[in-house]
Amino acid sequence: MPELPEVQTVVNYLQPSISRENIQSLESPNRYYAVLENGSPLDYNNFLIGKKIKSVSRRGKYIILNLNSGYLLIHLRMTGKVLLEKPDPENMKYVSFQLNFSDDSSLFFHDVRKFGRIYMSKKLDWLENKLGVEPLSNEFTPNWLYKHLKYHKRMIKPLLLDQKFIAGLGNIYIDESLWESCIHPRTQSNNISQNRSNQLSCSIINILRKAISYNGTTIINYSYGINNSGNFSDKLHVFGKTNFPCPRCNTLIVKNFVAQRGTHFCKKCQKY
DNA sequence: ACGAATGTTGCGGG
DNA sequence: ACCCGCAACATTCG
Repeated sequence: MPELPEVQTVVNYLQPSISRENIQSLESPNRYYAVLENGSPLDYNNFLIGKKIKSVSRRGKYIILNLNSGYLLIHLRMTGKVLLEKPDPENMKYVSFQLNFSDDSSLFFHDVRKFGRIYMSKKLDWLENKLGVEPLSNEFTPNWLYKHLKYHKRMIKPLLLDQKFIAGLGNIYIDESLWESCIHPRTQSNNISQNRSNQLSCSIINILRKAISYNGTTIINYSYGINNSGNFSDKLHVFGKTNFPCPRCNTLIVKNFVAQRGTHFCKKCQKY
């Protein structure tokens, strides 16, 4: 269930290996056509056949296949995986989208829970309009964060989950960032001091960078390619550590629900 | 055995 | 503006 580092890991996996030949055909092996977010199978055919993938990139949690004309986007949501090798027969029932290239290679979109979606579009303006700042871009500075925390009056965790605020953060990396910067997940954003805000921006950047360098976090079912797992799970301090001692003060980590999401934190380090 | 939880997002309602 | 509850879906866990 991928966040920015996991999506970046998938992009890094696809970029050197995905076919640059013509798209010859597409299909939905399990006939789950709802995977096509904005058009009918015929629309996707008309848009894709004969086009080539030039490069692969990322914006927020979206994978962007840059075509010679237009874009094909993939959002993995909870359990989506992009594979360049054909899955086992028993796994084909989870493949809701398949692209076939003229060099006989294919791309498979495997998605157990079927929340993932494929988008086609000529331009990316709609994406820019729905996503906020990239946390690993030059635009995301300590001053940017402090200014925008002041501008909103929301609990910090739901604010950070909002993709229109910062694009790419999810439950794991938010819990980790708030722990590292000693901020309680329910703190009102406009009440966070400049000092804490600076620490938070620093934590977000460092944690995301480090997680990418470890190929992301594999807890239950995230992997990239057929079966490569990320190794950042060993580096987690609070996520999934309920009743384990806080690495900073030894107080037991608690799990509460904030914004309907399981939220892990240290009651002593992260004062409300 | 069955209800609850799972790393995501979008909607409607107050 | 912001928060909440719930929906999409399948599998695993207690």
